[in-house]
Amino acid sequence: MAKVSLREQVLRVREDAIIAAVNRLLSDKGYDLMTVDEVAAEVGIAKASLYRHFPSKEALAAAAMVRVLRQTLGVIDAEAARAQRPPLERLAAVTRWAIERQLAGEMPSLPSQNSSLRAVLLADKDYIELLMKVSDRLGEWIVQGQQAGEIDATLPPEVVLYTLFARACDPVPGFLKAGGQYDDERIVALVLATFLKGISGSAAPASNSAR
Amino acid sequence: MAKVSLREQVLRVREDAIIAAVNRLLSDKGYDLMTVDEVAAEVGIAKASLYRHFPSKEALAAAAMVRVLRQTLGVIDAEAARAQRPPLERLAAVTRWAIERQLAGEMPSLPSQNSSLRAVLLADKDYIELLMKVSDRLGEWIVQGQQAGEIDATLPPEVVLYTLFARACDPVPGFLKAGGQYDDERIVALVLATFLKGISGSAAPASNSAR
DNA sequence: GTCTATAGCCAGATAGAC
DNA sequence: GTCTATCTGGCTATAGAC
Repeated sequence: MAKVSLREQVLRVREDAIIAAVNRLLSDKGYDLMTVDEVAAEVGIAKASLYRHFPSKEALAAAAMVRVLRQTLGVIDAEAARAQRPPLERLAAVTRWAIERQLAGEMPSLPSQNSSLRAVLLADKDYIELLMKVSDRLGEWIVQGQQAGEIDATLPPEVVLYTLFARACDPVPGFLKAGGQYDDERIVALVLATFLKGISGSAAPASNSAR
Repeated sequence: MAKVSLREQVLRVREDAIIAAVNRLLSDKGYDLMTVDEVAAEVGIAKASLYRHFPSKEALAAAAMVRVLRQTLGVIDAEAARAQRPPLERLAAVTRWAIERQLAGEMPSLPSQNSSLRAVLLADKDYIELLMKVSDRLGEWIVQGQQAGEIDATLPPEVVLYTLFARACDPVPGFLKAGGQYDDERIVALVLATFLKGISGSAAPASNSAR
């Protein structure tokens, strides 16, 4: 089982380098503006060689998403290992990680509309499995937080989950960074605080939500 | 001054139809996936005719953005006309309008990264002027809300403003709609409530924001 | 001012030598 | 498996007839 040929190891390293490059470009320019030529140039190999490893541009993006989901799961596991932590704090830590990562230019984001890309993602077993796993793990904490009164129990758990996911592609940190008035730490604190207060357990202040 | 030739009126109507089509496609597929051929087909004219009205695809997108900013200003004016309304309710009403519009597939959204498009937008006097006007008007209400204690006074007003702007391209309503469990009205209520609570005046519940 | 037809370009994908 | 060179399709933009 542990027998892995040197050849395979080299392959793995190269593919890791490719995915890392895709990750950078994806978070920097987005899927549509990222070109396969750029990916090849960044890795330092020819485009044709790239296509030996991944069959399409969509597959490249999917691999980057799988990677980030794996890392997310790692963060979740680390958080789960810290005993006696209130669920809301665990969720806050994961969210903080996502925001920090986005600010650092290391969070790939995909257009939620590109249909061919969606098709590839939905067909990717690893991606789907990881996405469900992450959702389940976070979902548990959300429900626990609601039972403990830390999270607004009138919000469907999905809404909290999606709101958390959306922090990974929130444009607000980028705007604030572009403004140049705040350092990264402050930006993370502001965005995270707003998110946390938005899902918190107290009753909503504006009852009828102004029509 | 009021003398407008029939010819000009026809031109205006046609250009309105073009911008409306761009608006739909832009909110449906986004800028990169929208093709000029599609716009022409949707309007029912030839592509070359389109280019008689607008010099480039970027200009089409810019025109759509100017239009939506104008409409936003209209909503703001209408809200300002309602006397004795607390500033937070005014802000909530504008935000509600944006979310509803996005859910209806009528809110154009641009990639915040495409450089050539950014250049065209920044060079568009109408666009810049309207954007500043909208920001100023909303900014006033934000500051008033903070003074009245309705909005968290520890948040820089920009943060509140950007958070509000971000509701126009928030993926959460789309996710919830795709889930099929909630009708539009409920989705708007959930997202709006989360936003409002996020900026509300009470102290943040999670003091140290979980590291 | 509208059309048809096409130029020109660029990016994803591939062939074939080594 | 990696390279250079090329194909192919689709897109923005334009020429030129009417």
